Amino acid sequence: MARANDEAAALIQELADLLSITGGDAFKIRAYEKAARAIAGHPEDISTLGLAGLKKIPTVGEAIAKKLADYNATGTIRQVEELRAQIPAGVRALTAIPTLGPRKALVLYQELGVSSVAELSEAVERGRLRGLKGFGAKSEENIRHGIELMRQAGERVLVDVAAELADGIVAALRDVPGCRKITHAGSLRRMRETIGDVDVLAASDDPRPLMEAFTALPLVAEVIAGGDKKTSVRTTTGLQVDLRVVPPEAWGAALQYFTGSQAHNIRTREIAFRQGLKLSEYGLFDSDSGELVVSETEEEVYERLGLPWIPPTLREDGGEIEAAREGRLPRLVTAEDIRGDLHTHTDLTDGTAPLERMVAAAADRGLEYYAITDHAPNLVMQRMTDEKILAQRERIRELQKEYRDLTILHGAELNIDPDGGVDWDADFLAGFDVLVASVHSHFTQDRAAMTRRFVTACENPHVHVIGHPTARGIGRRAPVDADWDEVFAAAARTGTAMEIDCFPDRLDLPADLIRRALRYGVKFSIDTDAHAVAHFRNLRYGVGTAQRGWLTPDDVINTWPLDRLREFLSKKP
DNA sequence: GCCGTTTTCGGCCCGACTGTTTTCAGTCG
Repeated sequence: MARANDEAAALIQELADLLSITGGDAFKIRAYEKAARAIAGHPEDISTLGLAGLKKIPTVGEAIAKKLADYNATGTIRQVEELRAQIPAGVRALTAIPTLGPRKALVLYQELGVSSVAELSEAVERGRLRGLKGFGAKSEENIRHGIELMRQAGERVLVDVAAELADGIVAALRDVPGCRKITHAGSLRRMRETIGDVDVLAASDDPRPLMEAFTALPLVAEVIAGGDKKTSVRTTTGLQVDLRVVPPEAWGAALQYFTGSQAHNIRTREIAFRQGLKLSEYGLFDSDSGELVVSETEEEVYERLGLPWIPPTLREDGGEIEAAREGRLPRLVTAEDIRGDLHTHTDLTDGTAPLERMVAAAADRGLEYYAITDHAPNLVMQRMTDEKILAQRERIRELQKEYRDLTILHGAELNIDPDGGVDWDADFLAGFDVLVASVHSHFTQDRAAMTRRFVTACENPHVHVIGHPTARGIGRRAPVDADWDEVFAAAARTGTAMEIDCFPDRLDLPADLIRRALRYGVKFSIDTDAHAVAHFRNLRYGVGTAQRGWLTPDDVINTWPLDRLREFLSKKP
């Protein structure tokens, strides 16, 4: 289901990871990592490419092209299989724990025989790490905390993993005979940031062909339960997928029911009950006579309950029922409203595609404006210089001549230092069209210091957007600690937008903080933070998060026409 | 393993931070 590019990139990345555990040449490892990113971000489907085409992917040379050809032919890469035989998969999984890298993972495996996160957890609790060279009390605590962080994400997957799986299943079953309608429901339809299991709903008078086609899909590892109304499977990646088939006339009620949330459904059923009605996945019924009232569309169900249709992203019993009753549901921002992207990278820093390709892809997306915001010099590893960024500005001005409907903005992603300062002096900063400022270091400052840091950044007249504000990595790194009320007040006061970073493992700001910021009158920017052309498709997750934060197009500066945006950018005190 | 206006070899992502050391290895962005 996943794109061949993603699967192949994952294999090359795995090759890099396994080599770093076995102690391979660091430059070779880095070459694999670079190539993995380039492959994932490559616009062409690699399964359609021959050796020559594969070598045209930047950072892919003779050797990696051959490995990709190997993947195209066999679905795997021989060298990866060989290394897997040496290093259990669980050892590689250990490196997902913060502060645990490949070297320490290898020590744990060789000295203690630890080859899974569960085994490591047990070893920690039994004090088996004590005395192990390189592991002290602090390491033990870090590992314990890191495992806890992973457990919080639990067995859930990031929204993009679930979305791509669901899209693939829907596409594979859509044309099965008798299938009238099919879509995903559940927490994925509500665009939760992580998904526990995938719900797919189909309408058909004859469920059998659908169920048979479903269990025959190549991604199915195990059929947990198989019936006429519901079939549950576990995929090869361990995720549970439920397919429910309902009669076409019950579509609306079923979609409403299986979309949830449970809390939202409890509220809607209560409303039905008070009106002498009964709401179930089969329809809205008269309590006394048992007669069907409505069931065909969600709109009818809500309407009969005296409510307008409520967008799935609001269905959390977070005030949407009251808002619906009082006619103050927001007109939520959609992907179609987005006119521009204010945070993107090129291969001048850590992006994988050159400026020209990113801009061309932005034009293909139909964007009206597009900002290039490569990393600034204080993120030392990116090796940015004044000369390089000014040369980029020249190239952008040249390139602009080739585009009539797309305005290319020149920006940068600044680093907010521990005191709230940023790269470059005011004169230099004034030369940019738009500036995003982000926290990339010193994540563990205490709340007071972190709050001051953000407030100072907001007060900088050249900073327009605070990038991925909490700096969290879902299941990977805790958000920074700040007094967000104070930060949002400062953002509103200074006309600084808060970013909603679309990366599925960031989704930052998170929805709850978006809603909190909204109360202060903060404006937002929904940015892909694209490091490759393929990252543009993450927009849907950022938009979903913005919807969960109740945002309208007016709240989001990159839905605005360019002149209004420019006014916002220039009006900082 | 990749790459090239420094081109077929010799560079390549550098520096800070953390924790465990007692002079540094591992991790991270």
